[in-house]
Amino acid sequence: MKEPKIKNMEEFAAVSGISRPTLSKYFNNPSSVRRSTRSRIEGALEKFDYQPNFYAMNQNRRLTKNIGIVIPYMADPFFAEIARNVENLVLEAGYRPILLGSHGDPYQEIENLENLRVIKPAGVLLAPLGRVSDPERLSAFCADVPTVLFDANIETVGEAFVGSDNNQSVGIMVDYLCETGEPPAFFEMKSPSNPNALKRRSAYVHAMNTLGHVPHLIQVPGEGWDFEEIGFQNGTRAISERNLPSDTILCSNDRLAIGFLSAAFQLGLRVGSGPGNALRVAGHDDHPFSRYTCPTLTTVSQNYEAIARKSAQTLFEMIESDARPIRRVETLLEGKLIRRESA
Amino acid sequence: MKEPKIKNMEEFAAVSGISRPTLSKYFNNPSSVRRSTRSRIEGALEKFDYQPNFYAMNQNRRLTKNIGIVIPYMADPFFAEIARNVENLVLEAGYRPILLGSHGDPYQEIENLENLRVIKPAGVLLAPLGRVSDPERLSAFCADVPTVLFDANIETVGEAFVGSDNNQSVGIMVDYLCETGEPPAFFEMKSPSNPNALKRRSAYVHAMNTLGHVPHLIQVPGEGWDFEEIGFQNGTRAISERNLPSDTILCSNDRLAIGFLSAAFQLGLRVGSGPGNALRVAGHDDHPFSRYTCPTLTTVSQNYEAIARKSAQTLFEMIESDARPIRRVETLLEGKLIRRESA
DNA sequence: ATCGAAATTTAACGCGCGTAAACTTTATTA
DNA sequence: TAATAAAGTTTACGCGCGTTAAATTTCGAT
Repeated sequence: MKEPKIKNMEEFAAVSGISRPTLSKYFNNPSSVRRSTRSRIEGALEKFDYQPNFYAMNQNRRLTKNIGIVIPYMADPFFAEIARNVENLVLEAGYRPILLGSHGDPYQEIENLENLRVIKPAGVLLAPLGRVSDPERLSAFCADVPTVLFDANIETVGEAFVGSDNNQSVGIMVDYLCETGEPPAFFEMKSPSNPNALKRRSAYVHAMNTLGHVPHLIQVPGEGWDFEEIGFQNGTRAISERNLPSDTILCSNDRLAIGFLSAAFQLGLRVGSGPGNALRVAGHDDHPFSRYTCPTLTTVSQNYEAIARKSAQTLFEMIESDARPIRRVETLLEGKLIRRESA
Repeated sequence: MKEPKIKNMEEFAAVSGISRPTLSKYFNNPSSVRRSTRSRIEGALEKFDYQPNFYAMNQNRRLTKNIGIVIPYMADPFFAEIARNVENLVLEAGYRPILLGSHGDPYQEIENLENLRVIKPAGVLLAPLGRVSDPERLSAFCADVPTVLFDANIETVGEAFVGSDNNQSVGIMVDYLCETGEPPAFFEMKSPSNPNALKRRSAYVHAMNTLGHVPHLIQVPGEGWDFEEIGFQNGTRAISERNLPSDTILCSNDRLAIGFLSAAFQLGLRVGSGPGNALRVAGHDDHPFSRYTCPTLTTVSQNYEAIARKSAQTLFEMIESDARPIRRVETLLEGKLIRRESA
């Protein structure tokens, strides 16, 4: 359909009858030219097969249209989902998303940022690994490139943070569990790599104290991102040693809960909220798989979509105003209780 | 530590005492210069902070060092895992991976390829959506860019294909199930989007016939990539209507099986291989979550690592020899039976 | 019809690096 | 040690587009 292939902007200027600088302006920002010329250009674009050379285009631009998205773990459907949301928003806003996963490795995280640096991105949306991240090198990067953190907060890094309000989300879960049964014990990793885990721990303690209950932390060993396995191994141990301080277990996240549920099942424990059940188990995050666990997992959903939207929007504003915020802003979004069968 | 920031290759040539064309050669391929000069350059690189401009570098190169990786669904841990393997291999080979997910959408798939085209990649590793893919547009892309398909085969697309041998993998599973209990019925989507599903269907039929059993296909409706939900909904229906033709169900993939297991659990059916179980369920793929289902899922593992390695290697050979293979080569890798508790 | 602001055109330079050709230096072999 | 190949240096041009400044056109409002 589109007959002739045009090799550069000069040539496209010739066939379209528009001067090259105007074309350059158009490709940089279509709405920066007069409506009539815009439609002439777009008419020509229909007839002729031309795309500006990506490399030549970005070479002299002070700011590219690229936006880096870095997430800690691509194989975790939770992050994959949130990344998908962010990606779409970036595209819609006319930028070019570049998605990078850190595979749970702080070295890879820095590597990702260094790789982004060479493509001179307009900005970066970063969900950091957390405790294991190298805050100095992260900060060094953020000094050069406008960066918005999401999901996991590192106070000293980036111009803004968007995440969920663990105090609120853990709070409603503790409230719910206490209302409907025994006060929960909190099942978590002893030294979690994710800062949210620490927030959730203290949110749990606080909520329990508020309700006049004694908090019980079940802190299990384990490093890395294989949460299901950690939940499974330590769940198996805790259950078979019969040293659970409560019949209600609130797990620090859904992936731990998935492992814990698997352990309970294998040990023949009935999990659920009704009578005849030995245990109640709840999670946190509304992981895509949490609706298919046995029993289905009661959890609290993070608002993926809102987190994605708010963080993208914050970054766009920074880029378009070409100004960093005076002080670092943190936005915390509320979670929603998802009642299922496990608690 | 690295004191002065060098702004271009000219300047780096000055401070390093190496001529610019030689530097250019080095950055294009470090082993193309003499060992002694290479170490001089790398010595200077330690002292001075210089990276070639990504855009200027690629502008005039006939072939960039970029390799596109396109997978159908980023939020599926199976693909995320295989993508991670491929990514690492691409990096190790000195190329720059660019990972793109198609979100189950054929339009997005084409979009991804078009986006890759503008960055002039040296090659592309493509796991296509399958039946819903647009084969003509895919082929059009492959005509311009060396492309190796993996996971899902479309016979008319790409120079090579690497995937798993569904005949073999389904075969060993059917053999195993028949040896240890009732011959299985095959649970699958009626019109699956993935070509592997069709291969598995016929592999099942063939294996059953070979063993002298009557094959039973349970073909359920449903479109898209929400396999767990489809498995759950239709599993619930099939079980509660009591029209399962066998007490052994072989699911076309693990994600369907995960949904099916969830349905069985909710309906109070005991699943497993031992006595006292009403049902046996098996899957296919060794999905990362299949070890945490209730009960754990008996399945057949695809050799992620081998598929990644073989497809990457095939592409590298094409790129480095600058030649397309005479005829399309297909490599099928064997799966391994993973015995767990569900069957 | 007139005027001024806004948009476009013309002309020209620069970006950082790829690449080619001719020449010079270094390493290898006899 | 001389001959020869291999590697590096000099010089110079080109890639495709960003960008600027001055000249010109277009457009809406008077």
